[in-house]
Amino acid sequence: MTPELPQATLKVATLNVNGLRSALRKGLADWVERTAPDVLLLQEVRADPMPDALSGYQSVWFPAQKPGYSGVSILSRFPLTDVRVGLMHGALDAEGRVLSAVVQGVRFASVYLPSGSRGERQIFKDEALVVFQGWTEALLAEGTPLVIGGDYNVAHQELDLKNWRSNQKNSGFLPHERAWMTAHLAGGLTDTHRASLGELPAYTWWSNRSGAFDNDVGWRIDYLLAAGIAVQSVQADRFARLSDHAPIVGTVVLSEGSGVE
Amino acid sequence: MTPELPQATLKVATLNVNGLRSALRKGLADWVERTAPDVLLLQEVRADPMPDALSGYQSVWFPAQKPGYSGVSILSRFPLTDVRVGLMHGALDAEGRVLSAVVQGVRFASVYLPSGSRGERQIFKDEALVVFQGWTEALLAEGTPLVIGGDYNVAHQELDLKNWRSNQKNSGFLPHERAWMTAHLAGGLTDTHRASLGELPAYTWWSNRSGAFDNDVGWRIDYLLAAGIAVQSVQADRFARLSDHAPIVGTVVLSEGSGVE
DNA sequence: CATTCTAAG
DNA sequence: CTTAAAATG
Repeated sequence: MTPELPQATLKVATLNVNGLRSALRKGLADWVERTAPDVLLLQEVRADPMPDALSGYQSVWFPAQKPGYSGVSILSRFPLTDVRVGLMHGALDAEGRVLSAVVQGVRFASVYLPSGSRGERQIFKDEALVVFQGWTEALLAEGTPLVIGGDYNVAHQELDLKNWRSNQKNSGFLPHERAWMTAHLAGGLTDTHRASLGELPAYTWWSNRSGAFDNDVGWRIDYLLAAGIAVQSVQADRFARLSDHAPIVGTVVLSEGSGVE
Repeated sequence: MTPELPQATLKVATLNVNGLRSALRKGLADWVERTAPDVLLLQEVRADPMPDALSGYQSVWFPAQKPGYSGVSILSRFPLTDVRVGLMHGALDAEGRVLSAVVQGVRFASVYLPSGSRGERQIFKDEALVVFQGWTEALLAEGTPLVIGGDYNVAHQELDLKNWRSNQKNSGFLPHERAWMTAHLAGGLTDTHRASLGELPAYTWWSNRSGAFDNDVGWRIDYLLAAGIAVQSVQADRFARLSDHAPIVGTVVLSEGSGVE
C-alpha cells in the first residue's frame, strides 16, 4: 500500500429518485454532501437534464422522450469519459433507461429496467431483460471493470422481499424474472450488496401505500453489481427517504487491480 | 314589524370555490359555521356532487360533464323547490354553469359565466353572455323575486378593478363585456354589492400569481344581483381566503314584500 | 400513495 | 400560481 496514491477507492451510490426535483425537495443535496459519493447513479429522474442540481459534480443525462417519465443520469466528481447512451434498441431507448460512462478506468452504468406492475407492460419488461442481458454480455466481453447501479424491478431470492409466497405471481418476483436475474449474475456480475449483507434481508423499495415502509414491507429490487473489480461495504441507506427507494452505497477498490471481494 | 314572523330575512352567500375540496381544506366548513348563510351559492365546484360536504344543508348540484371542471351548486337550510338545471343550451349546459331553485318564495341562481382569459374561449364567453341574458329576461318576466349570485368574469366599471387602463383590452374588462353588464342590470337587476358599497372599490378576485392579493391587485367579477326583493348589508369577505375569490354575503329581506333597498 | 404533466383558470 | 385529472409506477 502506498499512501501516495492519489485515490485508491471511489465511493459509488445508486438511487431511484422517483423524480429528481422531488428528491431534491426531500434533501438529496444534503444527503449527497453527507455521503459524498464520487459517482452517483440516478434512475427515474423524470425531468430534463439538470446539470446544476448538485454542485461539485459533472453529469451526463439520458432523459426519456416523454416529459416527466423515466430517465437516468450519472454524476461524478471525476471526469466522465466514453459515455454510451442507450442500448441501441429504439423502443427501450425512447424511455431513457441505460446510460454508462468511464470514471478512473471503471465503467459505471445507471440502469432503470421497466416495471411490469401495469400488466400490459410485462411483455415490454421481458423484452427489456433480454436486450439488456445482451448489452451486458457485450460489455463484459470488453474486459473493462464494470459497476452497474440501478433499479431492476426484479427481486432475486425469497429473502429479497417481505412476502415472497404471496408475490410469486406478481411482476417483480415471477419465476422467469428470478431465473433471468440468476443468469444475469452468472454472466460474471457480482451482487455486491448481497455479498456485503450475507443472509440478511435488506430492502431497497417500499410501496407508498399504507404503512409499507413503517412495517418494512419492502423489496430488494435495486442493485449494485460489479465485474472485474471489488465493491466493498455495500449498504442500503434505508432511512434516507429521498424517494420510495433507498440509495445503495459502496466503495469501489481501484488500487488492487481486479477481482471481486 | 311583528316579531312572531318565522324569519324575516335570509342570509345568502356566493363564492367561487375553485375546487370545493380545496376550499374545504382551507376551512370552508368553519367559515360557513361562523357566517351561517341560509343559502349558499357555489361556483367552480370542480367535483361530482358532495351532498354531505357541509352539514345542516340541503343541496342541489350541476356538475360539468368533464371531470374536475366548472360546476355549480346551491346549498340551503330551507327546502329547495322548483329546481332548474341549465339554460337549455347544449354547449353551455355541458359545463355546469347555471342552476337555480326557490327558497322561501325567492328564486336563487348560482351562475358561473365562462372565462375568456384563454383567448380562444372569448367567443364562447360572448355567446354565453347572450344566452344567459335571454335566460335572465325570461326569468324576470315570471315575476318571482330573484337573487343571482355568481362569478360573471366581467368587471363592470373602472372602479371594479385595480388597473382598469391597462386592462381595457383584456378579457373581463372589454368594452362589449362592460356594455353587456350594463344592459344586464338595466333589465331590472340591482347590483346589491355595489349598492351597499357606494363608490368604494371592493374586489372579489385576485390572481394567484405573485403578490396580487397582498397588493390588492384585484377585480370585482363576482356579483350578488337581485330583482323584486331587497338584499342589504352586502359585503365581500376579503380575508376568508377560501379560494382566489372572496365570498359575497348579504341579507335578503323577505318580510317587506317587494322592492330593492 | 406519490410524482409529473396537462388542461384550465 | 393553483386546481384537478391523467398516466405511470
